[in-house]
Parts: sequence; structure tokens; C-alpha cells
Amino acid sequence: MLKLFNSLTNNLEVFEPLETNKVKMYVCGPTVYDHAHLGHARCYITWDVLYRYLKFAGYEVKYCRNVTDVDDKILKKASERGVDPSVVTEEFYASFDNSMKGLNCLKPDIEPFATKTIGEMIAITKTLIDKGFAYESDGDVYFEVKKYSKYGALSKQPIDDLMAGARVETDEKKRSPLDFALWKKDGKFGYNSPWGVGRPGWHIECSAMAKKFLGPQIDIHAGGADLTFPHHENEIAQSNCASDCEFVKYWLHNGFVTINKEKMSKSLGNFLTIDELLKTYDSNTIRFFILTNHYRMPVEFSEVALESAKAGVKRLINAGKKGEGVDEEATEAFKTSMDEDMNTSKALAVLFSLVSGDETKANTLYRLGSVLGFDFTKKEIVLSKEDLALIEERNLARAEKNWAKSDEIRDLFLERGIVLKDGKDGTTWEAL
RNA sequence: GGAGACAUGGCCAAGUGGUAAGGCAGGAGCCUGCAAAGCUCUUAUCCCCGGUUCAAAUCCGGGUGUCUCCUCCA
Repeated sequence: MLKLFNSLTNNLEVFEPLETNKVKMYVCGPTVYDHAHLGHARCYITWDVLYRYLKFAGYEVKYCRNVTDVDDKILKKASERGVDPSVVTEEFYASFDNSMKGLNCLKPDIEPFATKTIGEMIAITKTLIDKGFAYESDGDVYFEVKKYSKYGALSKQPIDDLMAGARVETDEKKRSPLDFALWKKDGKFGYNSPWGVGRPGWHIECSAMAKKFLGPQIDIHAGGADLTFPHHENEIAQSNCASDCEFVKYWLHNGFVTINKEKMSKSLGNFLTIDELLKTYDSNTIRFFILTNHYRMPVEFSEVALESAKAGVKRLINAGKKGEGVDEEATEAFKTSMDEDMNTSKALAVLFSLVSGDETKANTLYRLGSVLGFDFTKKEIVLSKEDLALIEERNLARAEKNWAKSDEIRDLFLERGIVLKDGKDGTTWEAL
């Protein structure tokens, strides 16, 4: 019985999808104006694991993760470079896609682009105006927050407190500083709409894409904790008011990656990009590092932590080679752990329980490992005739106790990433 | 100012009432020409104070410290 922590109720809840055995899940995807960093990696690895686990648990899952390709930052970058915004978005979408592959994240079933969903955004905006939840103001359209009484339910912020703490600069076009844009006038990069040429606000993009590709009601909506307010709060307001139903059943949020105890973010400039990180650490290591912590807790980045993860992965990979076999008990323990709001830390401990002893239940290790997105199978090294001859030469040297020569040859292989191991039954080799 | 979260061994981390999972690092031993890999053994009373209870890391109250959100942000 899967339980998930619902940010809306602040409670651990039994997961019961709207439609038996089927799950509709939406994850806020990237705004493609720069390379993705480790913080993004954590987010997408976390929800990739949920996606994999739901499928493993027998659900039929429809996973939608959008690409925001119309946004202020994109336009800013495009004008700085003097190129069309599409040049920017294509470049960084490719980079993002590459990073996801590098992290061994499964491709979502649907990956919509905001620019291809403008019609739906306009339709929702129109509905909201017609129903009196939104108003037009000089080519802009704003959602009127005070019209939605439950506003603040997700972020647990009473509207009055939001007002008091609002650091938003007052805008003559808005009736209240809390009102947010559904549509912004933009003569330069805009699209035609009933309110003139303009482009959608960020929040409406996700509402529209979720509705178009998954429907007006979905089971899971996930994303980084920093999206809770205002992004998700606004999505709820828009979608609930436009569709007259509860947009999302379970709101899930992942914690941040920190560095020096501070949130890793673009604005602070304290980030490491995924492609940079992948030069030093493979996807197994990065995933292990992320998954040792519970997804709602912060994860502090450090070299030591990554090295520790790397060593753990190495042990699992080596263990996988001695033996095969299955362990139903461990599989049950794994499920129990994952059912507890995705306790990946416990799930990892289960993987190690398959290892202890001199024989590993490798089939189960690979199977459960793949639910966490690991690939513990090791590449076979195929040696050339020359290499085999060299090993033969080394064995002769060893027989003559010519250790200097023996070690020299071993180092030769090591430089190529091949480890030679001398066992009772002769010399074996494998990738470093 | 408002809202929320966290504090467990050298490092990371699970554990929400019944006497501290797991990983990394370290130590001892076996194996090895030496390594590598592997195997065996080995290291904690849970930030502080008070309370509830037969029993608390776990519940309650009060401290202290750290982080996050309230502005674009995964």
C-alpha cells in the first residue's frame, strides 16, 4: 500500500488514483534557457524513480513533463545574443535532454512544449474571464486572487499575510499586487489572442499542458519545493476555477540540493551543471548520492559524499558478478520501503542486504536496482589477441617471480581502465 | 514579520513509544608475490533543559542552532 506525503494536506496519505490502476502524473519541467544543474538532477531523478516504481507496482502510468520554451529569461538571452528565441530553446532543450539521458532518466510518456500549447492557454484564460475569475487590463490578463477563496491552501499562507509580506512591486495594471498574469502583452514575441498580441504567463502554461494531455483532473503533480508558491498555488487557482473540479489529488515536492548549506540555484550562482558533473561521476553514482537521502530532505553536495556514493555503487556492481538468484523476501522489503513515501534510503539498504554473504542474489539486485534507475551490469571487456598474449607473458613472468615485469604489464592495462586480478584459477580482467 | 522543515557515531543517513537499519571512511584478521576484489570481526544512546509514560531518538513544553518559502528558481 503506497503512501505519499501530500503537500496540500501536509499528511502522509494512502495513494488511491482517480481511476483504478491508472496514474496520471505531471512534473514541472525545465525552462530551457540554460544548462540544467544538480538541483534539477535531484528533482528529475526523484520523479523518475516514482515513475519507475509506480510501473513496477503494476500501475499504468501516464507521465507528462513539460518544456517551458516561452519565458522572460529565454527572451532576454535571445536578445542578448541577437538570435531568435527558438535558437536558444533548441540549444538548451538538447542540453537538457542529453543530461536526462546521462542520468538514466526515462523519457516521460508526453513531453509537451509550451509554444505548441498556446491555444489551450488562451482557451483557459478566456474561460476564467467569462467566469469572472480574471480580468483584462491594457492587453494583459490577470487572475484575481481574491475571487478564489481557497487561495493559499497549498502554501498554507493566509491571503492577508501574503499581502503583508508581498514584495511584489505595485503594478497599476493589477487590481491587487497578488493578482498574477495569465497573459502578457508582447508585440515583439507575441501570439495573436482575443486581447491582442501577447504571450502566456508562466503559471498558465502548466495548467494548460496538464489539462490538454492528461485531462482536467490528475493524480500526481510534482516538482521542486520552491515551486509551491506561487507557481503551484496559482496553478490550483486557475485550474480549479476553470474546470470546476479539483485539479490535483496529490501534490508532491522534493527538497533542494544545497552546497555550503545553501540552496543550489541559478540566482546564487553556486551550482554545478549536470553535464559537468557527468564528466567525473556516472549516473549510478549521482543517483546513489541523491537516493541515500529521503526526497523531501535537503541533500548537501560535497566531493566526499559523491566519492562515498561511488564506492557504494562499485561494491554493488562487483557483488552483482558473484552469483545470481532471486530473493522474494528482499523484494517485499524493497516494496515496503518504497511504499513508505519512497524511502529510497531504506530501499538502498535492501539492495545491500542482497550482497552480504559470499553469494549475491544478483537477479533481484538488478531488478530492484533498475527500479531506482541503476544499471549495475558491468560491461564485458573483450581483449585482443595481443592483449591475451601480453597476459600470457605476464603469467610467465609471475611464474619466474619477475614481479617488476609483472607489475609493469599490470599497470599497462590499468592505464587503459582494465584491472587484472590474480586469483586461484588464473588471471581475470574487468573494467575499472 | 508570517509560514514550514531539520538537528542521530569520523562523514552521509534510516528509524515517530519498547530499548539505535544501511552506506562511506577507519581498525583487526583471512586471501594475494604485492595489489585489486572478496570474506569474517569491529566503532553511538540520538543538540540542551524540563514534562508525560512501566518504557522516548521517537509524544508535549521551553531553549539553542541550521535551512527553506513569502521575488525568478527544481
